[in-house]
Amino acid sequence: MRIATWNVNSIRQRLPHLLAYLRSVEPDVLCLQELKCVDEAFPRMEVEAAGYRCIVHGQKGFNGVAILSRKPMAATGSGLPGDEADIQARYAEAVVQDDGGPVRVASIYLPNGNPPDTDKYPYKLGFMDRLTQRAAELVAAEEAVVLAGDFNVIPEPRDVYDAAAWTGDALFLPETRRRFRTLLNLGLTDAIRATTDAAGLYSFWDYQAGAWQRNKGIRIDHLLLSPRAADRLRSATIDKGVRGDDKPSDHVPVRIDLA
DNA sequence: ATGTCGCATTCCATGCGA
Repeated sequence: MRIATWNVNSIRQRLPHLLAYLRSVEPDVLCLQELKCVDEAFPRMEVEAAGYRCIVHGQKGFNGVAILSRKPMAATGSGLPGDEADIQARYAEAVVQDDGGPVRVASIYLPNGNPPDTDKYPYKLGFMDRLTQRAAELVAAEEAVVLAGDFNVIPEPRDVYDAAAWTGDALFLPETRRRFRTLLNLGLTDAIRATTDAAGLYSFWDYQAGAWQRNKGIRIDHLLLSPRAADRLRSATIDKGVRGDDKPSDHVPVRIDLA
């Protein structure tokens, strides 16, 4: 079973890229972030014509997440529990049926949090606390769970081209990374880190200042696996090449194969 | 290089978010 995640930075701008990815990589499940459109504007017909069911949690202008699946899928909730006042569309969850057993998949667009001296940063930390609470429930249920998405977290110095340049950024602050470790300490496995210790594996390159050409990237898109899912992990891959396409997203897909 | 995108609106120019 192949599960991928991709922050597309506007689904309407990236529809040709998305359809090409579905054709060439053939993921069973694809989690999308930053749709930047309302539900009604999501290109559902085109995606269904490619063979995928869609769960869409959109929002006008910003945010927005979706889960696409070519296997049977049941929605289990949109919006991250724990804060009734949070109206930002950053979380969708579903259970996908697979021959290897059902897998619960979440598509996550974790808040950026910059600048850290504004209320954006405590919102990010609160979101991470709520995500940890939700993940704890799912791990306790001993399900196969894959938390996939743009976490806006650089876990370690080896995940950034120049750690010093990111000191003080909300993606790399100690409090951010501490909470990410708390999440992992529930027993979750970072799929890429289960397969390689290599430095310099990135999933995002800024549009500005020739970041792609200079390989000034960061690794912030992750797939975190519960023990039941980690036991089925066969490989993890970053589809770096699409960053070189015409009119690309600033993020590339990351994917895993599960038995 | 403060270097790019994509969205929205007071709409063809600017502010915001990233």
